[in-house]
Amino acid sequence: MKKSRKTTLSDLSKALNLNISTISRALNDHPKVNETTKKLIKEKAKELDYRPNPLAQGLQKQNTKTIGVIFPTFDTNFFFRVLKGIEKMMHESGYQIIISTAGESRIQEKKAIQSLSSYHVSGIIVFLSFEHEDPSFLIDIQDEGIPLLFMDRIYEEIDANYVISDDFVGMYDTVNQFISKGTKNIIHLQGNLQISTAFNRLLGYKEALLKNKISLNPDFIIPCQHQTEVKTGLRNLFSKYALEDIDLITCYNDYYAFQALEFLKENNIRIPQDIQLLGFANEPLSVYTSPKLSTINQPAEEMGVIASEMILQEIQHNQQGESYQFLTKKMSTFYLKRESTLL
Amino acid sequence: MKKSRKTTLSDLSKALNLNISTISRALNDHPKVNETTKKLIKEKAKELDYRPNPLAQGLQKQNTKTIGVIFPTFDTNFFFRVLKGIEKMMHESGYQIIISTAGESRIQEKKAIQSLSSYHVSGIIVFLSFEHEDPSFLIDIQDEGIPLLFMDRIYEEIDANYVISDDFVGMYDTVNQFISKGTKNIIHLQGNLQISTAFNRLLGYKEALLKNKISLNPDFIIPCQHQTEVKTGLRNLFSKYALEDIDLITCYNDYYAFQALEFLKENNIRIPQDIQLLGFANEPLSVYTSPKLSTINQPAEEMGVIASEMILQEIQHNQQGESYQFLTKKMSTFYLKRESTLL
DNA sequence: ATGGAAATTGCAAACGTTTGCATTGTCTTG
DNA sequence: CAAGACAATGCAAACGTTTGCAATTTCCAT
Repeated sequence: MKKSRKTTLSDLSKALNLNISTISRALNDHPKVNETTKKLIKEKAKELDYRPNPLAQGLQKQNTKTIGVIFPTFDTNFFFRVLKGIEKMMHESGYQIIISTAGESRIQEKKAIQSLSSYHVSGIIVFLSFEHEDPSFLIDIQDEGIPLLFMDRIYEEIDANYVISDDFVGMYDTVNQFISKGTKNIIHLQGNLQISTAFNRLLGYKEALLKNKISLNPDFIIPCQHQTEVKTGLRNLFSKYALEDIDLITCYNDYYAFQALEFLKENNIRIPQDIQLLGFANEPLSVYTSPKLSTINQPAEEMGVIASEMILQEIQHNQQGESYQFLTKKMSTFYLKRESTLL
Repeated sequence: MKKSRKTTLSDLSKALNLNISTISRALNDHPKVNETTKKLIKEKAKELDYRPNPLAQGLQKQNTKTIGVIFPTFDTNFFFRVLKGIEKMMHESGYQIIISTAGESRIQEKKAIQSLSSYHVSGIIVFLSFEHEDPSFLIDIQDEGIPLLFMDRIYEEIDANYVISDDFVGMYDTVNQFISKGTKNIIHLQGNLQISTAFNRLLGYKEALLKNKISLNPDFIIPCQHQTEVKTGLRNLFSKYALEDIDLITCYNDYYAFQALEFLKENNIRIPQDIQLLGFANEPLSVYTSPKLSTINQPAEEMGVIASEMILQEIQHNQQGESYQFLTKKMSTFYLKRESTLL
C-alpha cells in the first residue's frame, strides 16, 4: 500500500518559489495579489491537481462546509424523503452532509449532536424524538455558533429555526370533516406517545371529537408502540365490537394503516364500504395498495428543501455578521382522498 | 451570537499544570503515564467537558473516523435500505458517515469521490452507476491509502473489496424455472442499460431464453429509461399482441412492476390468471400491492452490513500494517413467490 | 529626484492534536 | 554510595491552512 502524497500549498510554494501565503490568497481570489501571478498559481495548482484539505481549513476557520443531519431512526420512509430534499439543496450549495441517527434514547440524541458539533459542522438539522427535560445542551451548541434547525418539534425555550408539519391540524381538520359529514364511530390507532408527532396526531383526533361533542370511548383509542401491534389491537377491538359499530379507522401513520389494511382484508371486511381507513404521511407506497390508501399528506421532500434553505440562510447571515431573524415554517398537511375512504 | 469556546488540551494543560503531551497521552490511555495522574486528568477532562477535535486529530493522523458513502441517486428505496445497514454497523463502531450522491454523470461521480478523499475519510463505499472508461482516479484514491469498496459492480482492473448482488443469476434462474414449468411468452421491461444492474438483469433474461432454445422476439424486450415509460411501452405491446400472446412480464425492478401492475389493472387484465408479473429487488412496498408482487429478493440492508464489515476489516488491517486479502462477496438473490405469479 | 501612497509579497502565529526524542526524577542493585 | 535502569513528564515539530502585520517593490505626483 504505497501512499502517494497529496499536493499541498507548500508544494506549490516550492514549485513556484512564492510564499505559501501568496499561494493561499491567490487560490482564494484575494484582491491584493497580482493578477498575473494569480493566473500562474492557479495553473500550477491545476497541473499538480491541488485540492485543499478541508480538515486543515476547518481547523483554521472553525467551520467546515458540512451540514449535520440527525434522524431518530431509519425505519420509516418519511425520513429518507426528507433526506433526499436536504441532499439535493446542500450539494447544490457545495455542502457535504454528515448523517447520524439518534437511536432510542435521549442520551444518544445528545451524544449525536455533540459529536456533530465537534466536527465543526456549519449547521445541524435535527429531528428529536424525545422530550428533553433539560435541553440546555442544545443552547450550548448554539452558543458555539452552530445554527440548529429543528424539524417537527418546537422547543419554546429555544430560539431557532423550525420546520414543522402540522400534525395536529392535519388530523383535527380531517376528522372534523368526516364527523361533519356524518361519520360516527371513529377509531384511532395511536403511536408511541413519547414521540411528539404521535402525540399531536392523537390530540388532533381527540379535539375533533370534543369540538363535536362526541364523548371519547377509550376502547376506540388503540395504543400501539409499533406497527407490529396493530393487528392484535384490532383483534381485541373486534372481539368486543361488531362491524357496524365502526365507521372509520384513523392511524398514526401509513404503516399502521397498511397493517390495518391487511387485517381487514384477512377478515374479509370491505374497504371502504364496511369500514373506511385513513393513513398519515402519504408514503409513496400508499398509492400501490388496493384499495389505494387515503391519507394525510406531509410534504417530506419539500420539508427537507425548505429546512436546507433556511439553515443556509442563517449560516450566510452569521458569516457576514448580519443579524438574523429566526423563522418557523409550518408545512401544511391536507387530506388526500384515494380509495380507502368514502368522503 | 456569543461564542463559548470549547475546552482544548491546552486548557486542561493549564488547569492542571501539566504538559499538553501528557494530557494527550493520558486521554489516549498511553501506557507510560502514571495511573494517578491519568485518573486526575480524566476527571478534569470530564469536569470541563473536554471533547477532542476530530478535525485536528484528522489533520494530524491523516485519518478521520469517517466513512464516505456514494450513491448514484436517491430515487429508489433500495439505496436507503442499504444505507440503513451501513449506518447501523458504522455507528456501532464509532464511525461517522458522510453521504454524497453522484447524480447523473461520470464527472460528478469522480468529483464526489475526490471530495470524500480530501476529507480524509477512512474508507469509501461506492455505488457507481456508470462505466468509467478511465477508472484510474479510483486507483489514485486507493494509492492515497483509502480503502474503496464497490457495491453492485466489478472493475476487473481494480483490486478491491466488492459486494455485489447476483443480478444475472437471479434473473436467469428465475426465468429458466418459469420456462421449464411451461411458461412460454415472456416479456422483459428493460431499464437503462448504462446502469450495470439493468444490463445484467436483461442478460439473465436473454440467456435463459437462449439456453431453452427460445428465439428472442425483439418486441418482447421493452426498453424504458425510467418507470414512467412503462405504461406507454405496454400500450404499444398490446396494440400489436393479444392477451393470450403473453404469459409473464419480468421487470428491471419493482417500480417498473408497480407501473405494469397499474396498467394491467386499468385494463382489467387479471393478475396472475391472465398475465403473471415479476418484479426485482423486493422493495418493502411489494407486500402491500394487491395482488402482492412476486419478486426477486435482494438483501439490501444485509448488503450494507456486509459491506461495512468488510471495509472496517480492511481499515483495521491497514492500520496495523498487516496485509489484507480482498474479497468479493456475492449476495445471493432468489425468487420470492407471492401473488402475482402462479409458479 | 523624492516623498509617500498603493500594490504586492513575505513572515509568522494560530487552529488542536499526536509523537519521537530529550529530560528529569525515582528506584534498584552491586 | 554510585550507577544504571526505568518510569514519568516535558519539548518541539508536524499535519495544511488562513490572516494580521511587516517588508518590499512599484508607481505617481510634486
